[in-house]
Amino acid sequence: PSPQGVAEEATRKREMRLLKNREAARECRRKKKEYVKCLENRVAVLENQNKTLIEELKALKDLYCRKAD
Amino acid sequence: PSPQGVAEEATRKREMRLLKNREAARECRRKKKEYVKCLENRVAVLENQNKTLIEELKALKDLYCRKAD
Amino acid sequence: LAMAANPRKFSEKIALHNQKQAEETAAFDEVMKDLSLTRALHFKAQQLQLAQSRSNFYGGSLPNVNQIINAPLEFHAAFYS
Amino acid sequence: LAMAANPRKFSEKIALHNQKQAEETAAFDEVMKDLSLTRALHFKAQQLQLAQSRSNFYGGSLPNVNQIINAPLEFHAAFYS
DNA sequence: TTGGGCTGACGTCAGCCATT
DNA sequence: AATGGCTGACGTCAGCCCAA
Repeated sequence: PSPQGVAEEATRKREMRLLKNREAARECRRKKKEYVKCLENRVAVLENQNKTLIEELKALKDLYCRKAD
Repeated sequence: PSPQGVAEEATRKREMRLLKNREAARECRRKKKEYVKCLENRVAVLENQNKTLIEELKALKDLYCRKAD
Repeated sequence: LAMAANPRKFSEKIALHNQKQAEETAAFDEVMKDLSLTRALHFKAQQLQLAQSRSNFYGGSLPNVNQIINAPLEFHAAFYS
Repeated sequence: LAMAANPRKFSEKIALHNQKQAEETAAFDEVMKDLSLTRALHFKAQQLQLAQSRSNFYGGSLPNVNQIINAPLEFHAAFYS
């Protein structure tokens, strides 16, 4: 193998690695963004459930206290 | 103003902008990381609260049903 | 273990959170589902209390709609039922 | 409005989440705090039920300890009070 | 053990927007 | 209108970690 071909091969190898890592970085950022949105949505859902459960507990408590009379 | 001084001034201006944006990017990434950890911790807290509230609701419901007898 | 609690890949994190959310939502729905009976009794109590509370406005001006649309859902159900 | 619901700066997002979490935790603690009274009644009911249930074993063999240590905490409190 | 897939962190460019 | 502060998105380097 001539030294010229070896150098070109190494260059192509590097470019291929950079290209792959480029696309991988894009997909990784996309997944991370989706994960953050998933977290925010989960927080909102848990917030509503928490609020509903607290109100339900208050109502049930009042109902129980009135039954004690 | 000589053309030499103008070119140097433009170069310094650019380097200053790059330096400022460099530090700003570091702080921004730090804040984003802290925000994500804040979200994850908030999810965990809400998860425990919801679990406790659900168990409490179940217990109160059973207690109320037994009082009806 | 079968699954780590803190995976490295974002896909696994998303899948894990979706799974937990599904379980919690199921438990939440089941608890709130059996509460319809209690809700009925609570409705009756609130309806009586509201009727007694609003009896003072009978024969007066119309109720404020802008306040009603911002009120909790129980009040809407009490009106449209 | 005084504050946007979805700010751009991460600091404001963190502050907003901390504020909401503080409010929710306060409401949660207040609801769970007033439930100690209900818990006490629950304890009495369970205690009576347990006493009535175990009255059949009086004069018989000893209770199974291996079952007791795996039972909920309410049962332990009923024993060590 | 090691190559390759994902991710953390960096610097740079472009763009939004509150402040001036 | 114009400026500067933050952030979104990109490409690159370094490193971890698991399946070959």
